[in-house]
Amino acid sequence: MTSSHIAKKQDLPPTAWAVLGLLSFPGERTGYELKKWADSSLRFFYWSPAISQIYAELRRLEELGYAASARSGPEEARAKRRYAITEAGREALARWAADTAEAGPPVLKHGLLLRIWLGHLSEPELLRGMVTAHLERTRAELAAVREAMGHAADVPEWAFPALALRWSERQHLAELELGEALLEDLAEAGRRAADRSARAGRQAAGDAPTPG
Amino acid sequence: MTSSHIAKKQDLPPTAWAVLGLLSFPGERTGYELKKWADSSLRFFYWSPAISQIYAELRRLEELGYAASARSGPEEARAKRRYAITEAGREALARWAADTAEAGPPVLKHGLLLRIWLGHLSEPELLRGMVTAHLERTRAELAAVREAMGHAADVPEWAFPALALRWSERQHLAELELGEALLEDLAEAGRRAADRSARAGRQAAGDAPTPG
DNA sequence: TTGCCCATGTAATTTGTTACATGATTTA
DNA sequence: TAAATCATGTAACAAATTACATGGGCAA
Repeated sequence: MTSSHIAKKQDLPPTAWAVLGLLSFPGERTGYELKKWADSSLRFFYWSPAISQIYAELRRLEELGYAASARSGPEEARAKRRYAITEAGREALARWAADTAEAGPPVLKHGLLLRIWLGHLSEPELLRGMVTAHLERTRAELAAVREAMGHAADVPEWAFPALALRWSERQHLAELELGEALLEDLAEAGRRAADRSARAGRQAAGDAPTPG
Repeated sequence: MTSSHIAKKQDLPPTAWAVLGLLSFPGERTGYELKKWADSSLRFFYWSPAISQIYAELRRLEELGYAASARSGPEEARAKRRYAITEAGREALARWAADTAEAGPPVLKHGLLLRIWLGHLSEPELLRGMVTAHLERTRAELAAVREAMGHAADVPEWAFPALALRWSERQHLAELELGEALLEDLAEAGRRAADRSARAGRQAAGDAPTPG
């Protein structure tokens, strides 16, 4: 354990702040609980780290004095480690959250769009199938967002998480509209491609144009 | 160099496929050109890898026989390495693109939303400022998308990239609407918080409720 | 009694970034 | 002629995942 292993208080990775953020809401939590919460809420607008990484970040946050853990004593049958944010942690998190320069543009990794972009490699029907499957999945995600909204009751403490979920709900509705529009664009592109090849065929064969 | 270092043809990381995808369009390109193209187009719906990673992926793709490179000979003053996709590469890419199971849900990492979610740590005006800054940036991004659309002319070969960019354009328009709605929600939440504290203050002081 | 959920952690590996080094060509 | 851009690459590091190991409690 050399000095080079001691983490700097500045510029922690966003994941560390996200985990600390989970702890900034009232109550103490285990790493396992944090993971479940991230899966059911944070992941809609940010992302849910692997459980092993959550444990790693919790250790780092504790080392920095931003979180404190208590191993449940013998009164509880099962040994759990519950974490709570410290005053220093809350201050550091607030400073980070207020730093406008820190918040870069949103990052989107959209596997479906990558495949549409590579559409010249696939059959048109396959592309349409991928879009409809995406719409199906998005509808399921939307239901999950609404489910999460139900859990976040109308308590002042949870007002901001509720706001983030409302944003996510609208975001998923927008994603559905984008998918529908894409489906139309795909159909339109297909018609144009058919036109082109038909014209090319007629020219090659010297056919007369078909009416209508 | 043991056998364990030989990459498997199956399950390459998405980034490798994205780079191979860049090569799947007509023409040979250098790593540097790929990076520029990714920055100006791919990044809107997927993401732009670091230049060093692009070079690394190109080496891997060549090792797998999915890409072939030719060092520009003495006819060109400057030594460049131009890459082209191979038939095997095109087939593998098509197989990957057609694999529906491979395409997971889109991943979004939205720094602004993370901060809204942590709104209890910030001043309301700071939050509103972050949202308006985000709207500003999104408008600039939208302009960049449209700029890219201009470059992708109405040539059949580029029909699918053009489709992806049209999706991105709409996506950014949706992002603007989401930001506006968020701003309104923020204002509404502020009014409700003010109401609450006013009522609490009256109750504490024993004031009569104000009419209206 | 089998299997699932709770719960924590380690180890190996992969993925990806930043910093650095180098040098030619173009543009102001 | 200075600065920006083109162009390629290495090395060090950080971030993050998967696989593995372990074991208690609970329900079908």
